[in-house]
Amino acid sequence: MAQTDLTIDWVERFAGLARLEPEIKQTLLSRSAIVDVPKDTMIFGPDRSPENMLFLLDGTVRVQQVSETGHEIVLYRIHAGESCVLTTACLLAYEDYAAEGISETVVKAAAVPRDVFDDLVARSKSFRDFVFAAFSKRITDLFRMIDEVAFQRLDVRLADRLIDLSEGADKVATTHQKLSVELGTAREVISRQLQEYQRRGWIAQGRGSITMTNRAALEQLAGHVG
Amino acid sequence: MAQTDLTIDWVERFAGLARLEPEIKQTLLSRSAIVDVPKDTMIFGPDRSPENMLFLLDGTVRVQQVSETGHEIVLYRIHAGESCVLTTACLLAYEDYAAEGISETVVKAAAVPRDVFDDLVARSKSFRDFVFAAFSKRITDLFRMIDEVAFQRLDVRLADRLIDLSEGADKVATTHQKLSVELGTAREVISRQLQEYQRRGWIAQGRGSITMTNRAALEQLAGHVG
DNA sequence: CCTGTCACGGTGACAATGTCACCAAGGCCA
DNA sequence: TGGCCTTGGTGACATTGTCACCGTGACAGG
Repeated sequence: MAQTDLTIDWVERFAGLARLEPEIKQTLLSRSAIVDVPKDTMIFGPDRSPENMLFLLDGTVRVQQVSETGHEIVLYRIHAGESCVLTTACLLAYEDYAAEGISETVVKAAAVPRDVFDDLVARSKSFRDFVFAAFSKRITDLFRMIDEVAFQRLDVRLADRLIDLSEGADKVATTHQKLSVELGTAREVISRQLQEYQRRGWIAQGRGSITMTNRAALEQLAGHVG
Repeated sequence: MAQTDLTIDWVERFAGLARLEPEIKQTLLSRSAIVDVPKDTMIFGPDRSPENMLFLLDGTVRVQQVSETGHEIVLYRIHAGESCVLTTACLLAYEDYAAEGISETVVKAAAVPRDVFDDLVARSKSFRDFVFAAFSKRITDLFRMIDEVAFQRLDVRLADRLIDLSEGADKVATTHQKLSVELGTAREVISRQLQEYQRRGWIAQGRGSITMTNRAALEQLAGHVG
């Protein structure tokens, strides 16, 4: 199949950027660099401060946090068509930081240096709106996250996450360990819960994989009312 | 004692704004309005979208979230000398939202209309830096919050919160119910934990108040290593 | 002064989740 | 083949959340 070149006129691929003034688009295109990142690379982290703001053209980046206690939890993901505003801006301005961004796939992104970013914010109202909207979305996501961690039952959260991770497929390739990091809990807890799903006939388990045999039941539990 | 008028040249009271270009300061001062808010007023919330960005001159604002399940949790507080950038910007750009800001005391603030805010962001690099630094601080706080809710023991979190709320005094005027909202847990859990503190001789309880009789022990539990 | 009402806090039983220690099987490689 | 690591299972126990219910103090209105 013919693969579209993602790097040509990539600005058009971002919903919030389509209405930028032509000269702003031009600045973005001419003063950014296309970068390719291998899978499982730490893109930013405590000791790896980013000098660029990234616009993701392809792939996904997982942002997670490592606690002092050694516990880990996934905070959110950045998908193609989204930008790293939040985490980047954080790191630009602030130091002590426990979050890290890791490429989950091969990633292609447009890198905008911070001085260019600042210049664009100053010059374009549309760009400012894009930036603040991106911040806003992330922050509401974080609020939702806090709510879930504090108040949602684990069986509901796990069902929800399984459906998310499946991306429509029936089979999810992951381990109990990884799922426990997704939800910020312990592997044993995940194992127990998955056994319960299995007992009910909702899933089948293999080593390193989970097959959904009753997606509807999981969706109902997760509150995906349809 | 002679009370300084907070409303004259209030910009100087914000650490991050002191270095603003003079004409920017002037815009801030001339195009903002000083507002007074009574105690226990909802300043922003799901059905009360703010049209202004607030710079807090005096008092504190508590930002909390009400979950669909009816549970509540305190997200953070805005103190004098801080601004509402985060929540405001969110609400400006985004709709569905469960967080609300409530004045915990009488509050005096400078209100900057959103078009003035946008204009300042465009014109002043210092102001941009201030805004992004404020975002950044809030977001790292939220990350810390997620970490605590997910991984910290309740006895540690409660001790920490008690010390915070005491503001140096020995007596904290609050109820078990309010403390449970602070931590996003249930009143019974708070009651049990406070009884344990009491049993150890760390606190004494009255109706609607807690007196710390061994602050050092609480600080040690909270990890306030000194 | 009485009395109803409400906020505040206490309690016990039980469910859900987290922690710990340990085990077993599969896969990989020297 | 034998080690070694990853993955997952298990039981005992601690911590936290939920539910139902009770007693007491504060306070307003009669």
